[in-house]
Amino acid sequence: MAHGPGTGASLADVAKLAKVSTQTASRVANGSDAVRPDTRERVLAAMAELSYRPSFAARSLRAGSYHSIGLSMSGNMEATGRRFQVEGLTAAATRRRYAITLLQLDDDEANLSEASRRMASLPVDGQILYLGATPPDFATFEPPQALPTVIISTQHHPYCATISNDQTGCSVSIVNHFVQKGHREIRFVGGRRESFANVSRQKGWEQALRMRGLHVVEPMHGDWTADSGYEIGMQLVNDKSCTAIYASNDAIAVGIIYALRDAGLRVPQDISVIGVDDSLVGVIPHLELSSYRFNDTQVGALAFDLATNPPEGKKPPHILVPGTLVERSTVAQAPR
Amino acid sequence: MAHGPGTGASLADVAKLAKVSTQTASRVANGSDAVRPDTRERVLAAMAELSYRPSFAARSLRAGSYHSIGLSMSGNMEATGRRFQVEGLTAAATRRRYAITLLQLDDDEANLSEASRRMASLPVDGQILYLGATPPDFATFEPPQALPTVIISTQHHPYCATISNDQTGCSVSIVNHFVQKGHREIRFVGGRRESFANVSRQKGWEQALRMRGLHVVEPMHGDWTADSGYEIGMQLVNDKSCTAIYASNDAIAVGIIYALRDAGLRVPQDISVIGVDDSLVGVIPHLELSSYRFNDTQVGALAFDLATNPPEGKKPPHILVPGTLVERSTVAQAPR
DNA sequence: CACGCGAATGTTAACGTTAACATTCGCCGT
DNA sequence: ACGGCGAATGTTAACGTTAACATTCGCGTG
Repeated sequence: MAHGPGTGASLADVAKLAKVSTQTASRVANGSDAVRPDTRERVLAAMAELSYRPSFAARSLRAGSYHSIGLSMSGNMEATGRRFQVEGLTAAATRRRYAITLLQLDDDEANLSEASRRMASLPVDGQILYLGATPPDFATFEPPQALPTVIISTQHHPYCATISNDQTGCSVSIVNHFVQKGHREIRFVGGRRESFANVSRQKGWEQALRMRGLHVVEPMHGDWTADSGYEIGMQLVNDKSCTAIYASNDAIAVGIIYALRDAGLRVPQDISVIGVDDSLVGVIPHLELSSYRFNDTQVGALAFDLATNPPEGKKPPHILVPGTLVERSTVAQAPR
Repeated sequence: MAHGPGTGASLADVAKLAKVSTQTASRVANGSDAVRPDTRERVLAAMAELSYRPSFAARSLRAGSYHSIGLSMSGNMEATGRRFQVEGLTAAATRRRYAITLLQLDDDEANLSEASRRMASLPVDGQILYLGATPPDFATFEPPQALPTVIISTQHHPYCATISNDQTGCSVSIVNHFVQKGHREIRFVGGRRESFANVSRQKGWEQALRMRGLHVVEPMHGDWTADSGYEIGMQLVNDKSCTAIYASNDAIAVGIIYALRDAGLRVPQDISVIGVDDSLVGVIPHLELSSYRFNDTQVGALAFDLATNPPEGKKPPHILVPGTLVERSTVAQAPR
């Protein structure tokens, strides 16, 4: 069935049926109290009769705003944390009765300019760009001045507000935690080398160690899976001085722990291990993995705020949202 | 800064600056080829100068359609499979250059009528309702006739298209698989009793067993976690006749497997185990869990199709999307 | 009973765009 | 030079809503 113009009843139709002016019908539609109860009834009846649906287009044409924020994404929502950020965003939007307009970009058109161009013709009052890694035009992109724009990115941008999880803070917290427990030989086990998250975690780890004058050992890298962690764990068994391992995600941490235990070492008594993402709660029997949990919900919520209330200043803000270290049972005092 | 009416340049402004009519400006904006190249240049320059942004409101007011589908959700996107369904939906939308308008409902207003009422005043040509479990007004809900509506639900609805994963099919596939491998004593281990997914999986399992005249043993229930699975696994050790276990999710399956192994049984040689959701790939070292994987992406994509091309017939369709059984290494031929 | 006054309702215009139709322009052939 | 013709551009009206202003209604008062 058609949904073009002329389909569906307009306020004028309702008004005619109820024998009032369109303005009165409009007042009823908007819950104004300046309408006599019997008139209101007549109008409501007419609306029901015609199954009237207000025209968003006409309303926002008059109002000049949409009460909606755009979100451009590329890649999959599966990526760790992503769904929570989306959730934080929609939750914040809900609170303020905003809708979210979601635009998915194919990977081959996943750049900021294209996303922005597409979003500009949609009913949004602001936009959030959340593309994979670092889009090719990150440096050259200029946000449209008619549309407040926020990029979810760890890097900061000359003209555009940016926000993301604090990857460096993650490394710093973890190293601090280990140090507080008396550890001095703290290894890092990365995920895929090319991954941005991985790179910044490794950098943060190295910095934190150097700042304390601790020994930096060239890290090993897995592919984010538990099996790759297991292999690496088997090699770490020979690294006698190591007492603490910082794994770049939880699966690798789990793999390492299983390997160490299979080799006769005790976790955490002999070696402490910590993961990142806190993604495996309830999934591994009898294993309570200490992990660093990002505050993805907060990232989403703040992105929403930035998009709806763009800060006035000259320099665009660059916000890093800290997470929390969740202490469970895989970190202990360093052995003597 | 304001974004009300009067903010931002309109086609009229562009036209004035470029010394053409608004119609010509409109033609340029829409890429019509009936414009002389030099004129086009002038107009484009004016657009850039004024950082013109087309008014979605005005366009769709004329066009009478929005090229967008609404999605109402309540609860969290974290729930297994949900994000994939959303992803399938947005992917399908992308292919057809549709946007998705996302509306999150607070849990206390999560009913179909409220969702539909809110969505009706947003810029959408159709809506998909994806609320938790079974909303209170499921039976009484009448979809607005001005807005094609699809409900993601395992139950079917008298006036409204519905679609969901085929929970029964999941049980049937799993039982079939076990039977083919020669198993006859097939236990079911559920998650939380009240969960709808759990109930329908259990029902399907029982039906499938009865149809074959197989022995039905009252199932045990965990709370979806691996630890609860472990406990149950320890009890199942004493169930000498049992050779196959159908766990209602992967975490429980993993817990069971660990318990059985700790008790000296071999999986799959002595007992076969299968999970549901296929959610733990790469997460458990040296464990390749056979599992049933729902086709969530397809559910999302079909929901989109139903919303954009509502079928004409009298009876609304009720679509169950089958998944696939992923054979890995936790199911073997039944022991003699 | 006319007057006044606030409450209820009506009228007009405008938001920005584009389809449909109307006009003008530039150029070719004779 | 002139008619003719297609290409380029312009004019008008309409999409549905609501703010602002205008009018009418009903009722109590002097």
